[in-house]
Amino acid sequence: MEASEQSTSDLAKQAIQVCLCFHSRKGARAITQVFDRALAPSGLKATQLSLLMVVGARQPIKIGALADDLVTDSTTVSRAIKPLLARNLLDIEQLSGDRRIKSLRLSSEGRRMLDLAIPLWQTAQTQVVRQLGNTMVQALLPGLEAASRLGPANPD
Amino acid sequence: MEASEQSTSDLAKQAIQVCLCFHSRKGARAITQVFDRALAPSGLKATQLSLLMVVGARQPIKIGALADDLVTDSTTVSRAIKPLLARNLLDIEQLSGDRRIKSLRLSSEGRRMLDLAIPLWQTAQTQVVRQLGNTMVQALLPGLEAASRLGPANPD
DNA sequence: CCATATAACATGTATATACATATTATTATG
DNA sequence: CATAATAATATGTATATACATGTTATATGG
Repeated sequence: MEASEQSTSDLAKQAIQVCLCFHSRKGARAITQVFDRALAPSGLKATQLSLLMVVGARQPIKIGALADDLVTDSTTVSRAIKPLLARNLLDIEQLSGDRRIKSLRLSSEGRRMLDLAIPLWQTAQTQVVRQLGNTMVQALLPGLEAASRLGPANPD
Repeated sequence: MEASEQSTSDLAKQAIQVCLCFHSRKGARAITQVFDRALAPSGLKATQLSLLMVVGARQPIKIGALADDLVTDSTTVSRAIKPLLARNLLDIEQLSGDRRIKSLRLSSEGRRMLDLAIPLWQTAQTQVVRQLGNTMVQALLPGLEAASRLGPANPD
């Protein structure tokens, strides 16, 4: 019983149902929307708060190390920090002897902003955890952690 | 034993470790990077292939329905289809009597592109599934599905 | 039927993201 | 030590994403 000769639409249906790229992005969009709305009073986007939190947790941190932590391109970090620098939430400085390297820290305004935003973050986090249930969250976080460690290819 | 009076950095460390927004986005970035690289020969981004697959699975589909399926803003869909329309991978048409509504379909070139891209997609999908392991994938997909159904707030 | 509210889609603006490439500084090599 | 290779960051360009707002068409109330 040959199952081949499938229509393009059937192939698409089967692929989209299991596509980890589609579903991870769709889930991330839905979650981000909840956080963005909760954070609106702070004037921060969810992505910006994440960046501030990582800097706060790891400061002083080099641009490149931040890119690694975020699993993002360093050119993305270069630009992502701009609105935060413009609002004086981050300090950028040459700490090392290597003059190519720039390090980031929370400014005092950045710390104040984090203190203000974290309660809003907690509201969103609690809301999502409650809606998903602890069991699902306990399954989701390790899966996402594992995904974020995906290598460039199959290291056979 | 008062645990309060925590430094901003400590708060940030604790929050970022469990933040569902941060981790969902970071995981989605990592996964998207794998798919984008596998799809490079097709000239499609992973997001564009997802859109083509959803249209292929549900055609003809209205812009608004597509936005709902993608858990994205309809203004995002308005723009996301532009590069695909420019490459003639999608047809857009007024099907219904309501002249506001536009419906999308795969064009014949869109079908050819899907047939060409799905094997590349399968390579990426298989790579990610193999690296994560079936158990993790079976945990991840339902979690992401649940996340994508997050409501606007707590519907108590 | 007309005025108004609402719905569907598009556009303005801002940020997020990545690849190709440029710039500058450091390291390695002959 | 001078030059070539490499590393860290920035910029050009394109797409992804969302909110505020605009446009046009349909629906609704009087």
